[in-house]
Parts: sequence; C-alpha cells; structure tokens
Amino acid sequence: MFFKLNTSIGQPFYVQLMQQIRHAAESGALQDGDQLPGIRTLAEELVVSPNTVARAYSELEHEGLLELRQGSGAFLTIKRRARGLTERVQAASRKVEDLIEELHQEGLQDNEIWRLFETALFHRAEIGAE
Amino acid sequence: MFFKLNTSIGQPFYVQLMQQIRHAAESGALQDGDQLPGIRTLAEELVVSPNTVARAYSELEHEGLLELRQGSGAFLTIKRRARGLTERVQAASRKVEDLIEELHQEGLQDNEIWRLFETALFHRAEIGAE
DNA sequence: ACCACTGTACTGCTGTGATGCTACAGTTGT
DNA sequence: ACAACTGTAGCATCACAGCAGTACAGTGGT
Repeated sequence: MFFKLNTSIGQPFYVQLMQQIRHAAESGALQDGDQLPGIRTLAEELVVSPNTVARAYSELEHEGLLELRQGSGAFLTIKRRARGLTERVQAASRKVEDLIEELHQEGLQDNEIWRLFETALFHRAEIGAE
Repeated sequence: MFFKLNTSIGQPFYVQLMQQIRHAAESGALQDGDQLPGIRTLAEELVVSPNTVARAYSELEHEGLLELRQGSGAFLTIKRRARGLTERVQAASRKVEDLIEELHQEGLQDNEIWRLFETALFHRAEIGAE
C-alpha cells in the first residue's frame, strides 16, 4: 500500500490515514470489495501503533466505507451513490490541480491559496449550517 | 471587527483568528497601519480567553504581519511584496469560489471538495519539501 | 502623578493523540 | 483439531496543545 504519514502537518495520523483511504476509494485506486492491509501489517509499515490504524479503520467503518470482518480482514464497501462518482472526482481533481497551478503561476504561495479555499469553504459551511 | 469562530471545524481558535486576519489583510479589508481591536476587547467579542487572542496576535507578529506595541495596541504592517497582491488575491478568490460552486453543482460534497484541495496541495508540499 | 488603557508572562487544568501491552474472539487453510 | 492469521477491547501512560485566569509591565492622555 502507498500511504504516507506526515508528522509536520499537525494533523493526527489516524485522520491522515482516513483521508488517504477515502481518497483512494473516491479516485478509483481502490475498488469495491478490495481488501486492505491488516491492522498490524499496516501499522508496522507506517511505523505507528496498531491502535492508531485500528482507530482509522473503525471510524471509516462507522462511515460505511469499510467493512471490518473479524478474522478475515478489512474490505472496501463502496455505496451505490459512490459508483459513478469516480469519474467526476477524477475530473474534479484535475480541475483543482489546474486552478492551483494557475494561481501559483500568478505568484500566489501555497499557503495563500490554501487560505482562499479555506475561507471559501467556510462561507459555504456557515450558510449551510444556518 | 467581523471575525467569527467555529467550534465544529476542529481547528484551534487562535489559528482561525490568524487565518481571518491574514485574509482580511490580503483581501484589502484591512490596510497597512490599521489598528486592530485590543486583546481583551476582541476576546470578549469572540467569547474566548484574552490569551487566545494574544497568541494569535503574537504569532502574526513573528510572521511580520502585525506590530505589537505594548501600551498602545496592535497594528498591521503590510510588506512591500504584499502591496499589489490584493487585486490578485481578490481575483483568485473569485476563481476559487467559482470552482467550488461548479464542483458543487456536479454533485460533490463540501468534504469531498475539501479532500481534493487537501491532497492536491499536499502533493505540491511534498515535492517542495524533498 | 495618576489612571485607564495597551500588550506580556506565568501557572494550572483539561482533552486528546499516540503508544505499549495484554488478552480475547472470529475465520480460514491445513 | 489445530495453527496462524484476522479484528476487538481494555487498560495505563506519556506528551502536548488549547485554553482560562490572574497578576505584571509599558504607554499615553488628563
């Protein structure tokens, strides 16, 4: 598996792992029914405690993205809605990358770009929340 | 002042505050030399500890965006580079909002969009870091 | 000189992320 | 049946981030 954790980003390991698994599922790198590495295996690979991986897996199970079968392993369960989402996500991903590239050409820094996204999404969330 | 903190986002108050002040500076809402509200005043408005505001201010001072003068207050100091950045940021801001809107029309959720930005910017960061 | 304002510094509490360890329980292949 | 794998669960522990409260120190107007 090709996950990678970043200590300097300040984000919890288990959250990073969750994000990466979600992304892998949405982008099609992982398919419905695929088996994920075992908790201990992955923990050893990433040099973290098995507990940490277990937590990520179990939270993803609550979200319905994973099915954990004791004794056999962890398997991806991609819902109906998500099928067909893959292409859209891939297309969207390209657009996002393009925009970032464009803004970068214009002399904006990564963190400035990040801030723009953040505030833009904040606005939506606030409106949506009320 | 028009700052607003969000408890449900999981981001520290002081970071949120920093982001919003930076954004206000970059977007032109705050000008060079402008005085910011006092620590206690702002703290009371946002219903947080004065300490929290103090931390945000002091970190921004290290970044060089603020000048803190004990006894008189906090003042914005916008560097040369930043001048002229304003229009670009505003333009960029619009592009970002447009893209988010577009993706949303295509049926993507906020958190999925968020994830896309995150991974896209991560890639850049990783490349830049190595 | 004084007072009301500014930022500063310190101390302590609390929640949480992460780890290590241990023991348990279901599944699968031999 | 057994062995070797899977996930589950519960602890204790450590470190650190976020936040609050409180007392201190500089500044400026009167």
